[in-house]
Amino acid sequence: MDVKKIKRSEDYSGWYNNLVKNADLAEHSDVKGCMIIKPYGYAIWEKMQAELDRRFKETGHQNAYFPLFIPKSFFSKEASHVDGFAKECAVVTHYRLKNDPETGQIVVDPDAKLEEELIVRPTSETIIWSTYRNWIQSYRDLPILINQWANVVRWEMRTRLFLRTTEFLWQEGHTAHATAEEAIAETKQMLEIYADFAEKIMAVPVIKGVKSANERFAGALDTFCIEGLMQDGKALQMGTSHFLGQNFAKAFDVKYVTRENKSEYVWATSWGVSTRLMGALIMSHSDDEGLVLPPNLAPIQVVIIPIFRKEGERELVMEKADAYFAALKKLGISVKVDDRDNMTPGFKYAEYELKGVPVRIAIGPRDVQNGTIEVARRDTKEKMVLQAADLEHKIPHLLEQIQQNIYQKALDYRTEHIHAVNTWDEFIDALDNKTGFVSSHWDGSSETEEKIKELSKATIRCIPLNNPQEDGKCVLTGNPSKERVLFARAY
RNA sequence: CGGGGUGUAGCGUAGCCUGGUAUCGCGCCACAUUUGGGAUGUGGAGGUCGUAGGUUCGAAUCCUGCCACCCCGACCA
Repeated sequence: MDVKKIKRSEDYSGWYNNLVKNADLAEHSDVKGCMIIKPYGYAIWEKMQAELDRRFKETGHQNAYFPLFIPKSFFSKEASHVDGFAKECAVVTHYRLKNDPETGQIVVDPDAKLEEELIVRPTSETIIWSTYRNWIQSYRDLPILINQWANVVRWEMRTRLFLRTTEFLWQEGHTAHATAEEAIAETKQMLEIYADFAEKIMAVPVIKGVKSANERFAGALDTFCIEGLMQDGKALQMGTSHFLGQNFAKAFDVKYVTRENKSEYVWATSWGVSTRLMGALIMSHSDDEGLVLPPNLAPIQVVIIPIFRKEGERELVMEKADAYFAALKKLGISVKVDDRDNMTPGFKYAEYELKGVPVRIAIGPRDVQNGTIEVARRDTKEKMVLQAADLEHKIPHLLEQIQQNIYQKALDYRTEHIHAVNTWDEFIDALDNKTGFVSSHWDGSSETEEKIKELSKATIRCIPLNNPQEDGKCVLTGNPSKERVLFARAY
């Protein structure tokens, strides 16, 4: 495998792109800005989906599916929503092609123009709230707790595999509630689920917070988010949960009758995470050897590599390999025996390191004789010789350790990269030289936030939840401030 | 969309300035020897040189348009 090697420390985005391709996660398609998620990458996404889906269902949500197309007029019903998305919508104007008799080419049939254009969904609030109108009459119909797994399209100017693609996969939850309190509780509950998933499953520490007005979702009263910190010191928004107030209920005239027989608008939330999480996963743990996957998401958790020279050895070794395979599989571990005989063990080691398989077990004739196995962990590259008899209790434990270790490593990195600053010089110095989050006072105005963005390219990632209150002065204007917020340069 | 760069076999590339039908490595196929950290030998297959035009006896090479990707901006829940 003669792949181009790009060092993480020298060219982070080159390294990232290279890794996505070399580890067989995804590739560019023939369509501008759109990617093909390859089987190995999709397997990781499926594991993410399964974990999230289980958590959604445990908290009472059901899956449903709404159309890909949204009538154009729906978008204009909620003013800030259309402002937020208008510039990046794909529009369907015709429904038929025909053969041009003059050129012999396939052309759009001008006679097949749609009365009303259809928008390819960039998000589904409008079509869903238009539907909820018919579903909700009484307080007895509430809450409605629905999630959909879908693809959406946002016509971004510049794309990057997984992080920002024109079409991407995601889930979007859309809930309807009788009271604001209940909707807010839902918004926060989903934020907690995202944070828990990111930390426990992805092993990516996140900061929970609320967005400033500038960064808020188009149509929301409050946007909560989880923010991760990537290895190059840039922040990545990994998930959002919005309290939509009654904006969409009013726009789509969704009312319910209370127990007291009064008519009220419904309260709404929406929340989502996307295939961008794949980007977060890659950029949180991986190194120059390739991907590093947390055991909880690795499609292959343990790979067994048999080593043999002669035919007689092959049988002996394979017999053990198969036995270990069966033993681990019985424990619910995802395990694979790589018995390809046209490549050397060294080649396979490198390949599974590239693919981020957490644990590698090698068995050769020597091991068979000694009753041992050679175990290598991907995260530390540490190798050890274990008694084969210990396999069944040591390997599950090792997988847990690896999961813990890569989380801790990412957490340590983040802790080292949150810099509290009090002056503008310190602010710029932290961004340029230390990288990561900058915790500083801000006077709370959108104008100041804009100005800071202009001067430093940093945006407010969030105002952390349970943020300690302290008096201070805005790092730019010197105006009084009650709390610090987190700034960073972000993806 | 602006500035810069790139596009040659599955991958990575040489050739381009100075036009004459494409180089090398990896991978692939066959056989043999191999296999405890990216094996070796021998033989073989694989190319509309991103794309569409133009100049020319002749274009990967020169000219023009277009497309895609990368980097920096602008843009971006």
